[in-house]
Amino acid sequence: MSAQERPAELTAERPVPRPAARPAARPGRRRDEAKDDAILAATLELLAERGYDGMTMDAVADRAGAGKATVYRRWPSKVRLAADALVCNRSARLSIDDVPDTGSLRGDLAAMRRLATRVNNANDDALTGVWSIVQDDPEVAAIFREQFVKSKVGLMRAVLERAQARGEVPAGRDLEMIAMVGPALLSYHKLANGGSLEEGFVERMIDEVIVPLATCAPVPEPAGSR
Amino acid sequence: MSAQERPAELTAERPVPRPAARPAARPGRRRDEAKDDAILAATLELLAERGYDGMTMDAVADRAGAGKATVYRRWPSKVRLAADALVCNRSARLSIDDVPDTGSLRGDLAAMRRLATRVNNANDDALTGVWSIVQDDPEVAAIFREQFVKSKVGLMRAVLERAQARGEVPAGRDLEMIAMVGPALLSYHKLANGGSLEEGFVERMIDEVIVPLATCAPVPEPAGSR
Amino acid sequence: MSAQERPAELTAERPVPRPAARPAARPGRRRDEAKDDAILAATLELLAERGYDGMTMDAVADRAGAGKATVYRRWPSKVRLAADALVCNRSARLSIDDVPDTGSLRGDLAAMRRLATRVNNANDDALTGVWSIVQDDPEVAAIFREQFVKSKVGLMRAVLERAQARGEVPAGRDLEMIAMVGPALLSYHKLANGGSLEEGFVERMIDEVIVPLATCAPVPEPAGSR
Amino acid sequence: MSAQERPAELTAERPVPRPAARPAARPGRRRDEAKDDAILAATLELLAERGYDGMTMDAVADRAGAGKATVYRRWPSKVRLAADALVCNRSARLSIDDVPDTGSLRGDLAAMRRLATRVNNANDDALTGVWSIVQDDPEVAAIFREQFVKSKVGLMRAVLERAQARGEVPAGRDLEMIAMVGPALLSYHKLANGGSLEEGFVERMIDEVIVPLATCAPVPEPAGSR
DNA sequence: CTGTAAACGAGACGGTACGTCCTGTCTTTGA
DNA sequence: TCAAAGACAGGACGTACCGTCTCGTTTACAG
Repeated sequence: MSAQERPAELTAERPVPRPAARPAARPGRRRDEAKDDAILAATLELLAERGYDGMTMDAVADRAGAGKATVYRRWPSKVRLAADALVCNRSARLSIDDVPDTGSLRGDLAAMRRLATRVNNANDDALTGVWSIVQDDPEVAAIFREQFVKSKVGLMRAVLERAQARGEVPAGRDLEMIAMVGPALLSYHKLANGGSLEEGFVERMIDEVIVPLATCAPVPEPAGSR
Repeated sequence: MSAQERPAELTAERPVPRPAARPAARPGRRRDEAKDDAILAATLELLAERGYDGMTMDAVADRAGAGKATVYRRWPSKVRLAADALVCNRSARLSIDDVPDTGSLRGDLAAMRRLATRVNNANDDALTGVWSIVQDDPEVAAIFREQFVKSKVGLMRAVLERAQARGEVPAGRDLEMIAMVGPALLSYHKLANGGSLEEGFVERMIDEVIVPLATCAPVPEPAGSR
Repeated sequence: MSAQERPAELTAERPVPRPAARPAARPGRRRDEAKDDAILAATLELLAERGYDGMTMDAVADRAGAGKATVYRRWPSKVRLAADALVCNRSARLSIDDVPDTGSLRGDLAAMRRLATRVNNANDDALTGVWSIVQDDPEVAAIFREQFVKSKVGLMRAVLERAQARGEVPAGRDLEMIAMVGPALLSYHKLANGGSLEEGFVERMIDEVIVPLATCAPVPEPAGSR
Repeated sequence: MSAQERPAELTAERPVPRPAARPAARPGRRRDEAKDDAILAATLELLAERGYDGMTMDAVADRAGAGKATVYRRWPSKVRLAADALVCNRSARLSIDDVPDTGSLRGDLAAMRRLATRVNNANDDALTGVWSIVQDDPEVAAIFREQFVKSKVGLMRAVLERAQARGEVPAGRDLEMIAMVGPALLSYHKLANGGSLEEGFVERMIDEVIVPLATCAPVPEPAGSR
């Protein structure tokens, strides 16, 4: 029932968010699509102001100028609404085409870092606030993983592949693994730091970890390996 | 109010977990110390079965065969109880002395991995479920960081330093950063995988990321480097 | 607003139920008069099946094959609809001319009872269910009193007057009061009985109360009266 | 479950309202019996001020200084609460012993009328407001019939029996039926009058209906009866 | 025959009450 | 004095219904 009932954001890949809608006309009043946005906006605001627990469904409805029924007609539960609000809000997603080819891996990473900062910093933090709650719902959890993990890793991997094509990265490296290192370190650092990002951390990470790891020659396996 | 009221786990450094308690006799019934364990066990079970939201205080008390008041006499809130349950349960902590010196970084890491598996696998997973909630409480958050981040990174760093002393790791590497890579990748992988650890992932991580990163020669900085 | 909007039943005396309507033509689609009946029928059914609370406006519209707007275009509220449904349905009203002159009060009453049974039994019962709700609306309440109280008492009074003309009932009796006794007992009995009418109750009432009361000689007032 | 859970008023005959209660002691906080009264009082007030629909459960809890859970722990639904409030409030119930023996039926009735006015006038009116709603619940309906119908009829019957013993009322009269006439007329009159009682109505009823009916000689059955 | 106005079925809307559940506190009885 | 049991205030959740409004379609008069 739900895949069609709910707004499409959480259930489809973004590129085609609403699949051309109902081809045949249905009777009855149309849903006010503007309400979706109003509700999501209200949700996001309240999430930021008061946290997940303070984000009351009544408050959401109220601030969105909607009735609770309207909210529940579109999202089946508070968790799903919060999840959708966070996912949808990741306004732009970076793709490899957004990252300029600077001619070096190090340059590309620096460029990427600048783009990413502009795009989705605040959201990542808000996300942490609902992460554990969102995990209860397996479907939502999958979407979240897609949105917040795989997309980052994918972008990083594309950058690495470009560097490999350029000859910077030797063949035979486990790019999948290496692509995870950046995002992983970033989020682990935030974990260890109470959510804040230390000045200069990203640069240090790029210079001390990612670039060396990607560009150094493969170490020969020890003879009697394991 | 709390430092004395609550079991010591969350408020003191582990070495002296329960401060020998009151030696002199007080009037009245003694606290049943066994109840602490029953409550923590119940908490952990429910956390695993139903997640943080499903872990009701009533259910905890019920399963522990205790009254709610008993629970609240020992822990000041649900969050703290959940936090304590997770922290306390990390029965043993590894130190560098527990990791045998196999003569190679790769061997040490493999040994460490075997030890760690025995010790604290299940718990790390349960942790993910309460992470964000636990963050609300700054004191708890600090303990958690200590327990789940710094201790891992510290151990890893010690292993790296041993390898450096052995001559495997070149001087001048940012060991702090490199030590984070292992734990970060592990937890990020679990995040991306819904909590489960893919077969062979750790080995791949050791061979493709940590060992190369630690042992390869530093790459020369590009000429016009920032 | 309403007198013209709504079907005429509740606002006009029955004899001219729908005042020949607008002779001049207006543009636009005509109201489907058949829908009135469908809606009233649905209302009555649901009232009987589920009571006033269970009689949802959505359910009424649904069962009548109508939209809610259609219902609300014709009746301004749920109460009024329920009221109308009950009132309109009292298909025929008995008048003194319908009651054959059997030559005795007792015979006339028996005849009347047979007629009344045919006419409006089920409805009286449904009525009880909305009585108190209907009271909120003063206009509706007035109609209801007219329909369900005065009409019965009026008929009974006519029968009593015929008996008085016949010489059965002594002059000087308070016919107004006596005429109320029958209807009052009937409805009170239903109240006390959960809506059902005990077998033989009407006959007993006629023989033990109405006839004796109407025909006996007036009792002499006690000497030092009040 | 419910008979014991709820306060006893609606489920037991008043004389032994709470059946000696729990003989053995149970652990746990006792129910605050004062809350019962506070809640019932709040209910009654709100019922009077705003009617049944306006009597919100939240408002009741609020005014009673209680939580909604406390209300719902004691009454299973709004209807039951309203019902109980009305029934319990009939502070005193008249019995035949309260009606002085004036030596004549007419005098007894006048005395009874004075007593009844003092005791339960307002309540009868409030009752009308919930009657139809209360009817949905068969158990409550039965209690209401008991309280508001049978008790009145019973008292009236006792007065008639006393008059019969005195010789005022001939043997062989259908006292059950005659006892209903008074209450029936009264409530029917209120029905027809929008709830208000016309000045002098009761006296007229006593003199023109009840006394004549009870004291007149039985009319001979017509020969060829029906 | 075409335009326009109204009524139609469907169903979304704002609002609001209901009854359930959970947290953290308080009270009672027993050990 | 502490324990178990459980009642308490408060407040959020998700459901249901009322009366209104908006769609896109159908009907019927007007020109």
